Amino acid sequence: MIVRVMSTSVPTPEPSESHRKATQTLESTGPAHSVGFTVSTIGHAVAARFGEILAPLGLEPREFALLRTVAVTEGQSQHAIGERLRIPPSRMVAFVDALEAHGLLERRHDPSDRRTRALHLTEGGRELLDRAFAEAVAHERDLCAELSAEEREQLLELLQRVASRLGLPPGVHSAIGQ
Amino acid sequence: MIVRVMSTSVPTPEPSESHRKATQTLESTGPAHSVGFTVSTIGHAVAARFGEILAPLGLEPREFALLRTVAVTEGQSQHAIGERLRIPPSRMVAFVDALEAHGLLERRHDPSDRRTRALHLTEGGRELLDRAFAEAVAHERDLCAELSAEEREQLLELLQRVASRLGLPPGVHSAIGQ
DNA sequence: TATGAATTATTCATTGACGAAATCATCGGC
DNA sequence: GCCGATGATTTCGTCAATGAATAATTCATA
Repeated sequence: MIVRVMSTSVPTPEPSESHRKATQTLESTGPAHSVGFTVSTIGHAVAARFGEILAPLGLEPREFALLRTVAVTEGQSQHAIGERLRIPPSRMVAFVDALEAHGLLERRHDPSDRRTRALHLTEGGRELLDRAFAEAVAHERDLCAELSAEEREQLLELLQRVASRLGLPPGVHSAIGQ
Repeated sequence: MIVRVMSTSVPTPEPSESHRKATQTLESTGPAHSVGFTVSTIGHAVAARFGEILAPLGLEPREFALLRTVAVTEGQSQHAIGERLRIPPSRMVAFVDALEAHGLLERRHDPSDRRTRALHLTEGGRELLDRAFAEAVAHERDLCAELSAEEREQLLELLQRVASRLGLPPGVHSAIGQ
């Protein structure tokens, strides 16, 4: 499939043996045999589907992430949470505005530092987060339907080794700040 | 970490046993133990890094994909290639404009149907694609640096089983049309 | 305690991407 | 030759992201 690309156009300085081999692998098998390609396509599709799953709840994936973070760090300042999720301040405003408008969380004035707004879940926010969390668990189970428990663990372990090459901060989704 | 979220807020109707177990898994281990979360974070990070790798060549990932597709289907109409990559017509125009402006491909009139524009790589386009392809291969090797050949194959196989749950068209990146 | 620098949240203007619909040229059937 | 269909392009409205300015408050320190 890609053979033609490479075979017709590999430039005159001949590549190293290992390079040639790796290239040939991709040549003969197409993008489906690239870990980078596969993981990024699947990752995008997973995120898209999760977005569809969350849509009926009126949540976007990143709002879910924000809500979840507020839940586990109850009372932190807007700034601190933005820092943690790598969301710039001016965008935090809009996100929190939206969630507050839907009655899911609230800004509270901190008496000791009246510049900051401490974020707290409302009862409704907690309930919605629970429902969304249940959806996420169901989604996870669906994704892994064709894997045994051991295979799932193994997949996670292999993915972690790929992740280690990318220097990803644990627990924070890389897409949330962009 | 997430324990508090669920333990404080799981609503009174108690969930099923299997639900409880799956939920507890995510609770106790955090998002890092979710295949969905992990694969989408890594996928995003991989795509972002690939973008950085391609940037010095003046290419974006989706332009790389477009160029590659033109290379393997040389002479196809703009419409056909857009269909294949699920890129709507009005966006194809802009993409092809940009690549044509950089002298990487050219529109040719088809004498038998003068509505269509057949896309062809230029010499420069072919050379740049080769260089980009070499970068992609190097990127792939870097990502898999901590995997043996067998582990890499196994990772791909496990990912394919996840992909099968998503109904992904083979060989086309799911992000390209959005 | 007064002053200025730093911090937090917010607003505003700009930019750019995206998609939908209108437009233009051309083809094929009748 | 006419008309609907098709491919390519243009135009335009919408929306999100970005970064710079603004306002309120705190902190350091003289």
